[in-house]
Amino acid sequence: MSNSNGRSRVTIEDVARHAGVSTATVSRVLNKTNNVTPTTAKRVQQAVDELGYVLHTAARVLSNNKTGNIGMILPATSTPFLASLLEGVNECTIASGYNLLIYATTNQASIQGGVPLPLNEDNTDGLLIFANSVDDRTILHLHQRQFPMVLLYRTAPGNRTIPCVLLENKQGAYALIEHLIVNCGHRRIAFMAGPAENLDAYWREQGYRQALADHNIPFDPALVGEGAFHDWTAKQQIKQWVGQELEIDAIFAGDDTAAMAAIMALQEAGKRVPEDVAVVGFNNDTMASYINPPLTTVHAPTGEVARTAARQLFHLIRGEPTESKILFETELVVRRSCGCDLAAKPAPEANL
Amino acid sequence: MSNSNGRSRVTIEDVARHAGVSTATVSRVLNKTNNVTPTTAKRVQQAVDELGYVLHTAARVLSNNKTGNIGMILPATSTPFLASLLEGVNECTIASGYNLLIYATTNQASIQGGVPLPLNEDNTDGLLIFANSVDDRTILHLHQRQFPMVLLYRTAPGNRTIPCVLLENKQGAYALIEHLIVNCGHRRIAFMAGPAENLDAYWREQGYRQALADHNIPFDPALVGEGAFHDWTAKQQIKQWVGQELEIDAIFAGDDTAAMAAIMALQEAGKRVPEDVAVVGFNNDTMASYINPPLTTVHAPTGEVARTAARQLFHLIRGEPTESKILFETELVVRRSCGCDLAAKPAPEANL
DNA sequence: TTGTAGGCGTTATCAA
DNA sequence: TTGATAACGCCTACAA
Repeated sequence: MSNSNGRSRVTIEDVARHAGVSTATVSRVLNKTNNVTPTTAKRVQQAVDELGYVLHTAARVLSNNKTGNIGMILPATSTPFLASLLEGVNECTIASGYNLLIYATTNQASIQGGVPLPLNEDNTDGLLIFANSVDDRTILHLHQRQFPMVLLYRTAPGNRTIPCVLLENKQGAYALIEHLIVNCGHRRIAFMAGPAENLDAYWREQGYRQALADHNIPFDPALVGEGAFHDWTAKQQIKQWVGQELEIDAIFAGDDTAAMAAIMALQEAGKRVPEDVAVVGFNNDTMASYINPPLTTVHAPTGEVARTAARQLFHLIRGEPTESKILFETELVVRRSCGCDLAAKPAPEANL
Repeated sequence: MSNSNGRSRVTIEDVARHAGVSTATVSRVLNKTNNVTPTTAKRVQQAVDELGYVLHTAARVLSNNKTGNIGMILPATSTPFLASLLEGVNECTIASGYNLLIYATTNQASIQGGVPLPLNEDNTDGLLIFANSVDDRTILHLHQRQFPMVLLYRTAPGNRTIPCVLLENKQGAYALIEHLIVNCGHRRIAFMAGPAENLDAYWREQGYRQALADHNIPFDPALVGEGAFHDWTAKQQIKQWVGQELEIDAIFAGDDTAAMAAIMALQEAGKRVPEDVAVVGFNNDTMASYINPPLTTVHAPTGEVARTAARQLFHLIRGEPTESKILFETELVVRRSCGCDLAAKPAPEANL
């Protein structure tokens, strides 16, 4: 026990005593917040090292409300997509001299009856909130306390002005489906829906429906299944469709994770992709070009979304102005899984 | 502003006033720590809800040293392996009524000059430390303060008794290489080393060398490259080997992440796996059986490791006895990427 | 069963 | 440039 009071922790007071200065001075040295003679500073630093003093974060927060951390809340599923997202955020966080703390929820996280989110204003200076990983009430509560937050892939509840960064989903999905119809000649196109209440999922479905409608293909509820942006779920859905011997030309899996799982499940079931069934995804994850067949998908600038969101958060924390809504474009990426290179060239009469 | 003091936060004192009781009573209700009349309890709970009171975690920690969180520190690379690990930990954490906070380091994390790890005794009740994501000095410091910690895939520094959970790497790697030699007929077997100072990587290499030695295959330094348990690194290494036109029968990639990346890189370079080069991994990640060709590897019970480590940590936190070292067996899993089904049956003379 | 009051370790304000 | 001291919000003896 290297301190002098009865307790076990080395406090700022121990350091002060050891260095023959006041706690205020120690604090100033630690935080480089004020002018301190180099001599005293050195003495203090030495005392810190000798005693093995470590700042008590909670105490600082209590007096200060500064933690040097930002937090990110996301669902506890691990996909390449979320990995890219985290990578982007982490990169930006480090560059800003902050630390990134992550809390992965199984359901929607919320503040309840006085019990706070595990990541909150007491241990972070701001929060990045992914899609619907935190419920509206909690977001509202935090916002009302003016806690810095940036929303990813969702808009603010209750029409509040909380910065959010979003994807152009509908347009991307539309282009994708149109490609399937026009360039690949598919008509019976199935859709695997994303998680319920997921905004991206909703708009991708809208894009899908719109494209069908614009090309006079009737919407068939039997062709809508569940992918949930999740490999296991997607596989189950494929098994079900295969079991039903449903006639399907192509599958829009909702995202790349589901698409890759779908391809595997299809291949396991003895189907060829894209010869028997085409499969397309959304996101353009790193793996998308490596699998067999390479995946036709819609490019979403995930890393850019992440970095942008993080940057917005740091602006917010520093009290600088922010944009309340940032929308990222998406773009069709044609590879082999859609089967368009198998398709007959557009029939001549189409050009008449 | 819904409280009565000048500040912006609703405190326990506000709740107390609102409910017409003392702060102590409110605290007792919040923590279910003592007998409180149901009537008062109800009144307090109502006040909490009406005022939108949320516990100030930092304040509680300061007075209490209890957070309800555990932390996990790991490297900021996202692999299926780490994903499985996190999944196991998270599962166990939730079951125990705790929350899991994650800090992903880019290098080794450490306490320096009074600045604590972002995850520490002030915001967690215990820490799970992956391999060498935290430096020895810091671990020692925490341990000396008797902070609950469990080490994954590494042993305790300085011969301290910190619980750790480990893998039987050498034996697994040995079995794998022996299979390559004896059953697949490979002789020029390359090895992609894992991250420096990684214990798993070290022992896998020992298993590799031992197996070669026991089968009279001279160790060739030219056949040792870098995989780093990392896809990009593995791809680079493959490119280099392919460029050198090195003669290689088989590659032990160090882990499955590197093995899958290696297979992709090989295929991109026009090599057939396993016909031209066999590739094997280590871990038996979920994807291992899905890729093409299915991966021969060594099964490591990653989820079990994770759950065990988490359980140990909770024992530690509750002051219950723990085992200081838990070692998990590994087991060879033969699939197609090793090419043993292509190999001639063992030559008759081998059986003489 | 409930209330009072002291302490947890840090920072910030004010004075010196 | 430095020091004394009052917060910060909560918990827990101890007392009632």
